[in-house]
Amino acid sequence: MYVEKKKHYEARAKILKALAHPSRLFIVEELQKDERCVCDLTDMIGADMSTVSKHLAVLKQAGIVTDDKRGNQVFYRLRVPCILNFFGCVESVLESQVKEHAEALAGLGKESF
Amino acid sequence: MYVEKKKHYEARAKILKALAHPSRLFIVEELQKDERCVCDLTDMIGADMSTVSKHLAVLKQAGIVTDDKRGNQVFYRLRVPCILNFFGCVESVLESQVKEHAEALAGLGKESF
DNA sequence: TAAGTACATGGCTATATGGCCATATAGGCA
DNA sequence: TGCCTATATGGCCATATAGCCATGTACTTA
Repeated sequence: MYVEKKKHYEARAKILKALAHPSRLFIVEELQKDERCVCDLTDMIGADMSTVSKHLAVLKQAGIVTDDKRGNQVFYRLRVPCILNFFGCVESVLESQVKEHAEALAGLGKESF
Repeated sequence: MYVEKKKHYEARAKILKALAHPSRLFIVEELQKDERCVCDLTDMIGADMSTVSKHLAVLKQAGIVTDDKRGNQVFYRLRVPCILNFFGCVESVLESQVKEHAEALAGLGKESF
């Protein structure tokens, strides 16, 4: 039953929620390449630094990234290397939507004449 | 740059957001086993049927499930089979948190005497 | 047709989120 | 020390979300 495993699902939902924002997805993809400081990410995203800093705090608190202060700057990197695989599935949801849409259009063509 | 790919990230974030709720994760895991009607899911989750119905609408609109009305009931099933793999990574985030915590405790033990 | 079952939707409230600006904190350098 | 840069935090507002209850819709069965 659900109630027994509720904690289980809540923990997982928290992580997904932390990922579920366009800017945070961008950050994760960037960090896949290499670590980045807040200023770099801020430039790339084009939002207020305070906003980016909060996004990073969300990712950090979810256990997705760690930070590392060096001098003046704070560098963030992924704590877990697998996030990429992770997106294979998201992609396939998107692809199946495209496919279905194409089929719907094809079907439309067939039926309309 | 981020701006150019913003649509891209928004589409993916939408899917993750749809998954980022304990009840919806539960639903997805249930549907991995087999299709389910709304009433079954409602019983299992123990919330109002209207609430469950709305969760299903969220999953459907994100392209994660489809529905199939048969007689009186509506059966939902996954549109994309891979969601399970998908969670391998979420798990590893959780595991790395546990591990780190354990290490922190071990370190604490070492340093405190 | 009438009544019952299974869902969906609208309305409402409480709470969370994202964004900016303003301000605080911390390190580097003169 | 004092100023500059990089980052974090608090305050605030607009919007989104989750939940329930009440109601609407569609199918079934009598």
